[in-house]
Amino acid sequence: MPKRNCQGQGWWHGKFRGCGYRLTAGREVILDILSKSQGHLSAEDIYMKVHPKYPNIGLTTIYRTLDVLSNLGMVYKLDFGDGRARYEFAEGPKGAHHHHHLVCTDCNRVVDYADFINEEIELLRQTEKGLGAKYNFKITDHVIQFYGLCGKCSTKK
Amino acid sequence: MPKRNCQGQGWWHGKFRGCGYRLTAGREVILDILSKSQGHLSAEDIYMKVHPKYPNIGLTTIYRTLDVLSNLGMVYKLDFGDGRARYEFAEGPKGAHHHHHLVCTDCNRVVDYADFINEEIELLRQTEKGLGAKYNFKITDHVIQFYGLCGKCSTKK
DNA sequence: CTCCTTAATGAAAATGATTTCCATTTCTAA
DNA sequence: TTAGAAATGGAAATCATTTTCATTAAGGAG
Repeated sequence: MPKRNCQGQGWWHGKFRGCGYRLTAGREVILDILSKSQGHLSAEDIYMKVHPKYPNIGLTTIYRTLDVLSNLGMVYKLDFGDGRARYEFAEGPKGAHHHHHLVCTDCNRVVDYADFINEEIELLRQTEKGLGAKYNFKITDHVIQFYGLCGKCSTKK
Repeated sequence: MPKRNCQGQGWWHGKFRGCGYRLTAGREVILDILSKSQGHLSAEDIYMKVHPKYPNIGLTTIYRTLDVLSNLGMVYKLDFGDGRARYEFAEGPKGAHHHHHLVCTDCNRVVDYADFINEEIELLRQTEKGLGAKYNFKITDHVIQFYGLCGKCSTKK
């Protein structure tokens, strides 16, 4: 079980090899699905999309591959608090993309928002710096999420 | 299984009765433990503290009680991404207290921070308002968490 | 104070996402 | 080609949380 830490080097092609991972058929398929899908897919969502074409790729491999991709920074692993992780293809090098979400606690719909992002990022940068110094933390990531009821769910009650 | 929504009324005593819940011995014990403990306890942590004195209170009851308390707004349910929920006694009415955290991804230590809180809260207020209007969401909660390595964990590597 | 309805309880079983095990297959570098 | 390391899939294991179900207890009515 390799535990390499190989983030922030080159990009995409050759990244696997460069980090000592093998770019297998299964991994390419999963990466392909992810790069073509919009939104946030669970491991099982991915399995469902992969299975019809490649029935010999098991759910275990999906999980393992997602773990590798996440380590490589090619995929973000997201937690919306409903007990199942979601994965999102990373369009560029880690850190370039901010993923802030608005989650409906009733239907689990997720909105990726980009509004207010600039102010947020600026505040985050400062806070991260300040907190890191004060509490001696090496901060690597953050989560900002708003929870509530979406239009449909709040009217249907 | 009652599903009452009874937040934001009176406070503490009489809250149970007022919402149609019974104030049982088990619930009082759990509430007592929570109010006296500093920090974030998991269901099992609470079970461990309760069990010596009240060995007849089962883990199931802990879970059920935490659910009720959380519904009543007397306890916050927190998710630090390690697959087990933590609970924190709510010192006052819901919304009065902001709980922002700094989490070590290695040892799971959690720092509650209050620095930068004012700027954060102000930005949150604006963002919440703006997002709620734009995406027609009734926003009720938010999560802000920073992840990284604490001093100990980043040096021991 | 006692009765009665209904909520609350505990133990054990079920759930469901994720991991681990292990025997087999596939790469890859020499 | 060939040995050694990685990757794989299926089944079994994990582990926090929930559900089931038969039993107990709370608390309002009388």
